[in-house]
Order: sequence, then structure tokens, then C-alpha cells
Amino acid sequence: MKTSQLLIPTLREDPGEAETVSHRLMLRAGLIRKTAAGIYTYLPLGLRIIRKIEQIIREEMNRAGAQELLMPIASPAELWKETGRWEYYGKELLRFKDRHERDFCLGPTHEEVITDLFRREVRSYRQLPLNFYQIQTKFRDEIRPRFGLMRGREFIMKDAYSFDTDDAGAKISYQKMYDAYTRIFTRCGLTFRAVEADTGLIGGDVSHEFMVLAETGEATVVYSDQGSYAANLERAEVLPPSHPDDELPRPLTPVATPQCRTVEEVTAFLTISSRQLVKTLLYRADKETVAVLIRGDHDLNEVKLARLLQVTEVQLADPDTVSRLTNAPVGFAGPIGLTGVRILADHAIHMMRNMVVGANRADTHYVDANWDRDFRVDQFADLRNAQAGDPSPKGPGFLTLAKGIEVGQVFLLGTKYSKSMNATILDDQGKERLAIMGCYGIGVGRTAAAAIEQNHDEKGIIWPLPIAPFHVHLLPVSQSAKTADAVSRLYTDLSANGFEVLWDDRDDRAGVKFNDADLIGAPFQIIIGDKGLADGVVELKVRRSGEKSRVAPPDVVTHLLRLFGNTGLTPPAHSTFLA
RNA sequence: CGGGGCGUAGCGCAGCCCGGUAGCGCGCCUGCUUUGGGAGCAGGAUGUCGGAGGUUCAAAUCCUCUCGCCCCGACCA
Repeated sequence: MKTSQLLIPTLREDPGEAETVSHRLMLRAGLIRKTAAGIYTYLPLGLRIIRKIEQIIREEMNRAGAQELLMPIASPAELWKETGRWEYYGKELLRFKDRHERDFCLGPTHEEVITDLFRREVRSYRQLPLNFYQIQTKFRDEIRPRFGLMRGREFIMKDAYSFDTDDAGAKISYQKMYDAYTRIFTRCGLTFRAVEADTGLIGGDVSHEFMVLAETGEATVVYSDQGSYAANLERAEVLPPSHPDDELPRPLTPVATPQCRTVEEVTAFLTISSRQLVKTLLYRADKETVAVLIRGDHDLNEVKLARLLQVTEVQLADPDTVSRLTNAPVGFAGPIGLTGVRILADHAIHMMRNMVVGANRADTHYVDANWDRDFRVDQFADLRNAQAGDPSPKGPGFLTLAKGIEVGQVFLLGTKYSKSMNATILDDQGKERLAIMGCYGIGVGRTAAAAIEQNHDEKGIIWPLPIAPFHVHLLPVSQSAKTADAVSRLYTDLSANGFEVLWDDRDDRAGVKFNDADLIGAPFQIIIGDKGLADGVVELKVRRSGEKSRVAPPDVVTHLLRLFGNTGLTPPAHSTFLA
């Protein structure tokens, strides 16, 4: 395709609105333009990338036995009221009324719609297992859209839903999707990890997230440096410490700590390590307020706390509540003499001796507090975030932390939706059973963004071959008839051999073309000019390495095929996991 | 929703504090020259200064309201 027939509005300067690499490069390379906050138009080049990713997804979903369908983007409130998510989903669900004043929403996900279809159309266990998927635009009215396609409000997602007769079958369906996802992201040329995940608003029992490892990722993943354990930080288990401190208990002593509220202030003032300090955090969980004890150098994990308390969300108590319960300003809460609330403590507290805690009195802390002697703990639990160096909770090794971009997530839902929507089938005994479901999502635009985060340099994007908008970028750099003729022949030759070719036919200087080509990031560039043609060659440049070779025009196709991996247009293999 | 910031030409920005003819770079158009890593010279076009109201002889500039956008946080696939 000729550049003159394609709108590719590249930008020489960085747009002010973009912060991350992928957002900046998508705008600069002319892939997307913003229409409203978190809402983008895909320009021709950007759409080609999206389509490439979609195609890989389709092939792998079909291979895994899933069937494609397409659900509506608008869905009626009744379905959402059946599962309770009309209320539960909150403001993220964009609602509107039709002309008859009936309530609708734009689909943020489609469990309700597919379960409704399933219960109407499927009767017998003989029809199972089933797995339906679609690639479709979703809308979630995000609190804060950011980073371009990384977190948009409107975004393209592949979502799939499996239905099985029993748990064993559902596990197989889940595993098939897990394997399909592994193939998909491998084929997209991404370095990723599948990690154990929390289930959030979707619900369910088991879940993995597929994380593309990148500095700009919004999620934190932990993984064992030796074993296979990997999890989202929200989820990562922390083993209780095995050895108690060997100090002997000393007598409890109050000390003045004027104006020392934070861990930093208190430890600096008392010249102690943050490991000796215990933070007492007061949390609201539905109607209850609880106190949570966490060692000074640890961070509370709110997801774990919410799960322990069996509530959907927890939040720090407001200052008024804190001072009412502790009789002290925020910063001096402690477990000693604290009444009226349950006291929960992280496992680490169990082993501590002679800790420093707030005294529930302004400007005062206690030193040498011991929980079994000086205060009560109602329950010990795993309540903190894992830290680098913690032992892996499963298998060998120690934990490492990394940032990741969540490009996909798979859930084993169980009967969460089939139950509330009464989606049943008859089993081989003629008995009604609830379908066992799973659901599986991939953010298509986010996958493209993640690919850029992992594949770029200071000049621009370096597309992995399988998702590149074009394989080859032809760059004529002379104006002569000779060059024009050579380019035209090459274009025909390459196209006839199945290569997707972008031909820069603009009347621009070589430098402009080189820079745009590097920015757009086709894996291969062919530079055609009088200088080379005088020697009977063109230059073939590999975008990633910058390596150039001089090739006679009739040999270009063969040469490229060899670079593609000797197997026609099958892209070369990419590594899956980080070492 | 809380905190911070920004809306001036297609893009990136200056001008605003201290009111008085709206600017710079890039891009765009025309011509000539140039042509292998973002060309040179000459000429040219382009703005309801986000919107509404107010103060003033006079508002991009001061005041009020409003809309949009970005960043941090809370939240989230």
C-alpha cells in the first residue's frame, strides 16, 4: 500500500498529553487519535495492528474449540438486576434510557447476556462443553482513564464464556483457555507471565492474569526466583515467620514521642528499626470497624483484609472515628487498652517481642509491648503485601517483584451467574444442574500498547513481526526513473509473495522517510536509491538491530524469507517466559 | 471524589504577574534551488486566545461561573 493512500499523521514532537512510551508512540506514529477522554479513534495503521492481534486471537480460540459470536453492546437493565450487578457495578456501568424510558447500559462485560442466551437455548449435558467468544467494543466508565489504549473507557476486548456440566469439565475448559492464552501472547511476541490473581468484580474462585512485564505496568507481580510460583501482589500469599524473636520480654514502658505520627518519625525519634514498630490501622468494613496490626516495615494488603472479613471493600477509618476509638489524634493508635473493635494482626506480629506500639494517647508510644502479655489479638492472619526476598509460598525460591501490564485474565466462575440467572441443563440422570462457567478476557488495544512498551527504542516502535502493521517498508531515496522503476518492481514482487508492503511514495527527503519508518516500526525496511542501484543493490535494514545488508533486487524476496525463518510467512518463534 | 496543573494557529509552546496592534518553532501553501538520516532562500495563509458573564475607555491578561483535558491519589480488567 502506498503512503499517499493512507492517513498516517506522524508527529515530529511529543504530544503533551502522553506520558507513557506506548501512548506517546501510538500518537506520534499516527496509530490513534483521541476523540474524548479515554475514547480513541483507530487510524488506518493502528487498526491494522488491532486486526492482526484479533486474528491471532481468533485462530487460537477456534483451535481451542471456542466458537465466535457477537453480542450487543447495549444490554437491558433486567439482566443486570437478576445478578445484582445493576447496583453492584457502580458508576463504572454507563447507563441510559431508551425512548420508552427503559433502562439500558453499555456492556462492560457480558456474563449476563451470554448466560441468558445459554439458558434459553441449551438444554442437555450432551451439548456441553460449550465455549463462546466475541471480539467487541466494551465500555467501562473508568474513574480515571489514562495512558492511551492502556486504560481507556471504550476498548476492544475479546471475551469468552465456557459452560460445563461439572467441575472437572470446567477445569478442563479453564486449562484450555489458559493454554490458548499462552499461545496467543507468545505469538504476539510478548514476554509475559501468568500469575495467580484476585477475582474482583467478576467473581469466582480461581483466576490467573496474564501479565506483560514492563516498567510502566500498573500491576505489581511477584514471582519465585527459582520455582514456578507467580502471583499478583494483591493475591500473593505470605508464609508466617517460623522463628520467634529470641529476646526476653522486658517491662512495658510508655515513652513520650512528641509530634511523631508516622513510622519514619517514630523510628527516627526512638532510633529503632521499623521492624520493631507495629502500626495499628483502623479500617471500616461495611458497618464494622476493625484494628489491624502490621509490622512497621510491612504494607497492609486491603484485598486480603476484605477477603478475611468477607466484605467487598474496606477503607481506612476517617480521623474522627480514629480519635473517638483511641482517644488520641491519628498517629498514636495502639492495641493496648483498645476496646470496642476486633483486633486483627498479621502473622509477623505473632513472633515479635518487645515491640513499639501507639499508646492511644497524644504524643505517646509504648516500648517493649508483648501481645500475649499486654494486649489481645482476636485473630492472626496473612494480611500484608509480599516483599522482595520473602520465601515463595509454594515451591522453592524467594520472591522477586516486577511491574506488569495485565493483558488477559481467566476466571473459573463456578455457578455465580448460572445460579442467579437459573441457567440449568439436564444431566445424564435427567436431573437439573447449574452450568459451571468460566470467563476469559483479553484487552486487544492493551495488548498492542504492551507490545510497544516492550518493543521500542529512542527512534520509535519495533513491531514484533506477527502483529506489525506491515512487514516491509519501501523507502525510495532518489528521484530518478531508475529508482522509481526498481521500487515499483520490488513492490509487485514482494506483494506477489505474500508480504505486506508499505511504500513511501511521498515526495520527501530521505531523512524524513527514514525517521518516519523508524517511528512506525515495520520490522524490515528496504532503501532504494541511485547510489545502491549503481552497484546493482538495494539496502535491506532490520529495524530491531539496525543491521543493513546490500541485496540485489531479484534476491530480496529470498533474503526476506530467510529472515522470516525459512518457512514462508510463518514468523520466527519468540520466547515465552522471562528467565 | 480529594489534591495539583493546563486550555493561545494543525502540533509543541511564549505572552497573562504589571490590561493597550496576538507571537515563536515545527507543520501547511506558492516559487526557485536542493535531494541517502527531519534541506536552503523568498513569499504566503491560518486564531471567535475553550465557553458564558462581569469589571474597564480598552481584557488572552483582572473577577465570577462553566466546559474540556492532563498528572498524583482513592478505584479497577
